[in-house]
Amino acid sequence: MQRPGGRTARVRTAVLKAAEDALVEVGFAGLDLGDVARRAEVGRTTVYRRWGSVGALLADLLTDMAEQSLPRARTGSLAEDLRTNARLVARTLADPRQGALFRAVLVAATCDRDAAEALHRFYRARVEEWAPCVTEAVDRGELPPDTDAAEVVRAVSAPLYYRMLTTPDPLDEVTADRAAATTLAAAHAGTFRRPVT
Amino acid sequence: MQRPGGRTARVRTAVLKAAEDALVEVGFAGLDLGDVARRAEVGRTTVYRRWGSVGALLADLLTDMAEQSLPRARTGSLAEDLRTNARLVARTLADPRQGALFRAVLVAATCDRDAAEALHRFYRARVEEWAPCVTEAVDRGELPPDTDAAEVVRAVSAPLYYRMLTTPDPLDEVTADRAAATTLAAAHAGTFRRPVT
DNA sequence: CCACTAACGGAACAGGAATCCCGTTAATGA
DNA sequence: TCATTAACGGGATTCCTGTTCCGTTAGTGG
Repeated sequence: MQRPGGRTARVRTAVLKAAEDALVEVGFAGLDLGDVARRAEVGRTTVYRRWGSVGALLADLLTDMAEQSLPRARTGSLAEDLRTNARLVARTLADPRQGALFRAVLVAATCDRDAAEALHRFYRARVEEWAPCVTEAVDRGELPPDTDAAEVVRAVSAPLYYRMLTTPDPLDEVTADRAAATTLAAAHAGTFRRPVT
Repeated sequence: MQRPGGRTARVRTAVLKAAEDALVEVGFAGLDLGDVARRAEVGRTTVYRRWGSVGALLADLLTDMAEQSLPRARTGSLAEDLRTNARLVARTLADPRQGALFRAVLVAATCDRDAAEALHRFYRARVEEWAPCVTEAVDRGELPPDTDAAEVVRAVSAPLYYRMLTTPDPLDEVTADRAAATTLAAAHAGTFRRPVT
């Protein structure tokens, strides 16, 4: 018999919140389930029993984040939509709290199977959310009909993540707008057309 | 008085090699300095004293990698150069040994200050190595004169890293070629021109 | 309202990583 | 060749993470 009500849910919320706080403060490497339990004012045993590993905890955290992520833009202009997306991603990654969270989860995904799967689900969902911006542009005749919408959406985010990971430079609006413009130009040039199989 | 000769250098080489092996086998999360010492047939104390942390060890490893990284292509054609670069990056990341190494170092950089600095130096050096491909194309009149060469080079790698981190899909040649083509199209369209300050 | 039991939590315990101590080895320079 | 000392290495020690045990709390269904 499962008991999702009351206490169980309260504990989960408190632990996920505490895990977020801990991540922001000490980062992924310094994350310790005992510390999370203390912050959540919950027994260590509970955290170890329900999640068992840092990876599993982050996977759960990511699932939670996926549920409350923002809907896509609907400006009616592909250029505008891509720029909105790029700025949203840049702002998210630049935010001390959210950025630390994303970095931690990316890291966890390279170490832990559960976290990796949760991460892949998260990004698949995000890409699917934004893909209509592209397919609608295709329908309007702005882009070639065999354009791979998912790849276009990914192309917007890629430079931002790459910059965050490999340089000490901040993620500003200029960078975001360039990512959007680059993707748009390439999409118009047809480089995102699905290769003939 | 420093003693770089003989034994010291031998120990460093053995430890770095052992660290690489360990990384490939157990990944970043499972890395344990004691295990590295055992593999290198070196005293645990030595490893803890000279490096002290996983981050510092990886930073040293990365410095070592930077020294023996490959020179850029010189095909005389920007399209060809970018494609060569993209394929090189894709092959490196897809390689079980090198790929694991890069992922581990990226991870370490998000946790450890030393590793982060070493990583930034590494990528700055790589970008500088390949930037001439772009500036020469600018000189030939293929691209706008105020094109930001470094950004063009980064744009080639970005989609590959993003794909590796956020999807379970393999990094194949199609992906690499698309990254190069996308960058080329955008560069021609002028999206990598330095914004007027 | 009560019996049942899923889920929690404190405390004791176990295992392993990081540190410290101190004797040994081998570069270095005269 | 020899004195000096940087650097190494084995072993004891400390500290901390994760597990286990078992009594307690509080959702759930009747």
